Amino acid sequence: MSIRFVVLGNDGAARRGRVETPHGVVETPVFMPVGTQATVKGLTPQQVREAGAQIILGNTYHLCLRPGDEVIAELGGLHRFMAWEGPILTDSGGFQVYSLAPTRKIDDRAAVFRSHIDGALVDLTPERAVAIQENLGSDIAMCLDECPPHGTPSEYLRIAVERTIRWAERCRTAHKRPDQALFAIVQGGTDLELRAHCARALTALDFPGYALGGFSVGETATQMVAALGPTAALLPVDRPRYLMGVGQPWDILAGVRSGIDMFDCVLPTRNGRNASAFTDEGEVRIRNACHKRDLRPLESDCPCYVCRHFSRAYLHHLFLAKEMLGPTLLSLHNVAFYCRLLAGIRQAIEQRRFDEFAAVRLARWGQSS
RNA sequence: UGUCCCGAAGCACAAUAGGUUGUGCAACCGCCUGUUAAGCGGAGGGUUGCAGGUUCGAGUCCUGCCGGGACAG
Repeated sequence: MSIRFVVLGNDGAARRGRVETPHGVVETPVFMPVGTQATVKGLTPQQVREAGAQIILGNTYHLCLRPGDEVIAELGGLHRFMAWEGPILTDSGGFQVYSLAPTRKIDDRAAVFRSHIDGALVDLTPERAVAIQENLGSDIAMCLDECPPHGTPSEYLRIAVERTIRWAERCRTAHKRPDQALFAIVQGGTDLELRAHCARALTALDFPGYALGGFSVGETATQMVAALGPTAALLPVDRPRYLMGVGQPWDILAGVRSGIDMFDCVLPTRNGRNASAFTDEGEVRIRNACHKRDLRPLESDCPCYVCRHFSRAYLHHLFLAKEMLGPTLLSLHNVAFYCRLLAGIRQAIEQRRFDEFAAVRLARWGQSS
């Protein structure tokens, strides 16, 4: 097997673990910054690393369109191409089945898209999704799945789940690369029966890791949290569990409490570019006029480069002046914030004080429950 | 000094033969969950330079003044 996963300790359902990959070790629970187009937007790999990131994401759909997965393979693979030496997980394009819905058609054979770049047809079969990710050379690849939006009628939700299971099997059959792990994705929306069915079927196929997909697609946080624990509990304890696309800091606490090991989300980078900074006191919208003369850093006790060097007033100025350094610095802080949050979570689990750790933070964010 | 043109939101400007003023940007506020997103949305903000007149009704027409500009002397 191309990765090795060990659970180092537990605190309730929360797990403290370690994933060993060909490009390095990942301590879990972990947050993975999103680098869709072979870049964590706005940050150099060195900055991403210094922010505390252990592993980052890339995207099948975006990279196969541009520059092309074969081009990247020819140039030595994704790690070398983007100069990120650590582990990489690539998403399969399954999320684009959801987000590019207006221009796609899905049947058992494939998901067919219109390229958002030039309108060309993109024919994404499970086999092609695997081949692309093998060309990219990521450490962890994801099966192609179908991710229906919240509110999808249960008849169709079942169809999507069955298709996701069949596609997972085809992905596993197609997958050959020995230095890459292929994870399967559990779908089923907020329907616990469907989730259980999907989890059981995928577990029977024996993947090295499992993801929970189809969350944060329009359901309420309460609905999501209610489905997390029961679904995670059905997955093998000796395989990493990855909650895709989630989420807000409090969502991550809920995920960890449910036994999730890996998270990714665009929020720290997207919100950073859009002038919103994550802090222990909640989000700081740095464009707001109240920061015009604010000499404080984003967070007084944050050890990140941004908080050690720049005032809120300066960051405020950068955004009003539309300087590109503003998005960069807020992205840097936000990634560091998420990584520091997960480091705190790991330590809390080791000390068997996760609930206490979570309660303090939820209270600060006004999410106490 | 004379003739002509122009004065409308912080700024730049729209406003059909007179019919209760709009747009962009700025400023202000909010949103963003496996990135089609350095993006999207919302609200505020004007006695239309001043004073008269014509008219049922004037940003719009008439007179005067103030301010800016062009040309001529």
